[in-house]
Amino acid sequence: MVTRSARKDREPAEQLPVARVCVDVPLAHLDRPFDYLVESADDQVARPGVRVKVRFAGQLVGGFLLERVESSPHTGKLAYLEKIVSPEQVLDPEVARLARAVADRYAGNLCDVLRLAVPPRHARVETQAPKALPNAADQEPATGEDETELDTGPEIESETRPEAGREIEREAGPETGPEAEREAGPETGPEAEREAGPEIEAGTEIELETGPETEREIGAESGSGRKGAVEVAPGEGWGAYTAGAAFLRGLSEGRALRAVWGALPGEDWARRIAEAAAATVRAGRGVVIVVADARDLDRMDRALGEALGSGQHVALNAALGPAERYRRFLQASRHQVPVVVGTRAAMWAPASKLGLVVIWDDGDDLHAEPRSPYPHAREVLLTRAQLSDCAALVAGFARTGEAQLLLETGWAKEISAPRDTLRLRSPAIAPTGDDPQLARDPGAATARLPSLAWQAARQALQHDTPVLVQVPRRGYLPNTACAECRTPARCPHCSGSLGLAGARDVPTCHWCGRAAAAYSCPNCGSRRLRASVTGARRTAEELGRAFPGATIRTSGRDEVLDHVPGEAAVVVATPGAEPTAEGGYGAVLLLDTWALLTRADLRAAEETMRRWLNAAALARSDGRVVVVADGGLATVQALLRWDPGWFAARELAERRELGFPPAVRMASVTGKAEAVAELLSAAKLPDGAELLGPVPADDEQERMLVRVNRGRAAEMAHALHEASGVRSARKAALPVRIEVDPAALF
DNA sequence: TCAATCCGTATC
DNA sequence: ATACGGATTGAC
Repeated sequence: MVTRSARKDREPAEQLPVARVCVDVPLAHLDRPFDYLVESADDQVARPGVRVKVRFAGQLVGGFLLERVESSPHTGKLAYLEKIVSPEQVLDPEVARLARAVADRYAGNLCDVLRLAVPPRHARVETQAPKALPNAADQEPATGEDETELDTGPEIESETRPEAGREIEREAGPETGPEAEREAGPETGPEAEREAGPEIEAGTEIELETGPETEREIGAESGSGRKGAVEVAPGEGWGAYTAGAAFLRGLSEGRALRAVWGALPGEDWARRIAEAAAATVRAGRGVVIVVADARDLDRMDRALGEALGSGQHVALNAALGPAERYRRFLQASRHQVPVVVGTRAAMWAPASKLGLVVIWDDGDDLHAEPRSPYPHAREVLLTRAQLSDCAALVAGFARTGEAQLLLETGWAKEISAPRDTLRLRSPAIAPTGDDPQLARDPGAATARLPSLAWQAARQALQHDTPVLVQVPRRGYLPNTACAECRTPARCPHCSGSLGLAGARDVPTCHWCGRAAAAYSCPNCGSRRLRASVTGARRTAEELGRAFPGATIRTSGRDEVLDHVPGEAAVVVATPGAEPTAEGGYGAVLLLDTWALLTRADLRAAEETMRRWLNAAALARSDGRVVVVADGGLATVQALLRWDPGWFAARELAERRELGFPPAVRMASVTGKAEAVAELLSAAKLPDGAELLGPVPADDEQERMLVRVNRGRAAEMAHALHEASGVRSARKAALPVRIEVDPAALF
């Protein structure tokens, strides 16, 4: 114990003797930096971003050194930093700013967010891993032969109209978004949030033309042979999309373009994203890509290897052990690679001169972090793009309400394919019509497979192509819908969904608890309701029996297949576990759709659409997709036309009407009744905040929802955080869980 | 009048 | 958790 035994002899550093530290204490009232003195011996290592140990209220706690300053406003005596854990600057200043903004948005603590953002240290790895080259980050990225060949085919005059690049900058550049101010002080509380991240005033919605108009806005093909310019062949790759080539060009010029990309069916999306990454790297900037699961990550990882060559990217996988995880994190942190790809946690990856953030399939619920303060990868990445003034790409086959909002407010621009391209690339998609439960085919071995589906599958098998059968998993919440027209039953008062506790019960709102005795369907006027839980258990094997002699494969929770060969086989998969097929599926069958469409979830329709599109996208362009549902339903219509944009606009409009996110901001407060009441009474909620509930939750707890318009979102989060600060300062024993943008609303 | 003790609150 | 300050108590 030689180190600090000579306590009396400690002298503060000459320059910037004060260190501002975020202590690892998850109490809301302590969510601010604390100042410590830096001992002169530590002067060189006590740099921003290092892990430290400090004495805090008598205890030794961990923390991050946020910054070095000349003096402290603290009137009392400052303690010294007890220890610099390591000189490794694991908390990048850009990430620190982001973390603060995210903590504010989600009414959470900075230290909680930092626990998500910075992986646990692994001392051995730190010393073993190669040290950073002084300028590894700034090296000129490789160009030429080992880059993806974007310029395929002969020189053809681009089809995108040659409008000035200036136009793009004005329209899509960050300076004209609803948040014109780029300097969003991350610690300035409520005001900051409206600027950081795509917080958009409800009143500022701008109608934008889609389709050809967008082309003029982002679409700009200069045609110049400028150095670093990206050439994209028309009709291929990004060239198949209106504004696609221009987006890529913008990235290669280092511009902060923001786009929502709807991928064509059959698209090699990972390759497209890898090309976008390569273009950004060419501009000398870094890239962060987030995908939902390990399968998508593998695919993205391979695509990046092909597009960038070796040593240009690192994959951060949740499944990695602590050592490997930290090793790869350090590669990013030390700026040894310009591109980072990974699942959720990769959204925090440090990058040198961040140029682009990408999220693939942002509707996947795996993008929602389950640990406090429950941030969503899309929101984190968009906030990051906003704060760091870099490009953003929100991508998927489907489009979420949130992505639609980005387009409607003008924060981002649309990248999608023109209708004729879509027609060429789409499989034939057809509904079986009417109630799936009743659609039975005498020729099929199981009575549950409608004939159209069965025929499409048979045909595909005869052509020696695989068939994908998507079957949702069971276990959705009991809920009600109109017995006549199947419109989900909603509470007339607050638009929560109506549930039936028992068969003879009066339908009761899942949100506000009000009974809706006089309920009648707003669509058809019927007063009869039916429970919409699915009773039928249908295993994959059972379904496979419809095709005697065919090879049956399953892919689901227990065992997920990555890829199947391009030969006759029936592949039964649950949503999200669909393997890709060599050359694409000859037929894709979407079954048990009733269960999906009537789920007691605000996002039921959106989620259904997403699952269908993700499965249908795996079909060959000359293949067939059969959805076992009524073709009159809007969700089905959107699928048939492959129009996720239309669907998302419709969804968003409906949510505006009902007062649902993302048209409004909601937060849930869950805990014992008295604790919830205590917190809410302490919260100085903004004007116009609505309280919904209480509704019972698990474990004798209850849940309240707070609803405000988007312009008040930051104030609401601030108020809730402050209120939990009052409680934590009082050592309130009963825990309360605050969730902004709760994953499930009821 | 002063020390011992209790309680609430801040934690640098 | 622990440390500290202010209030309270009780003995001289």
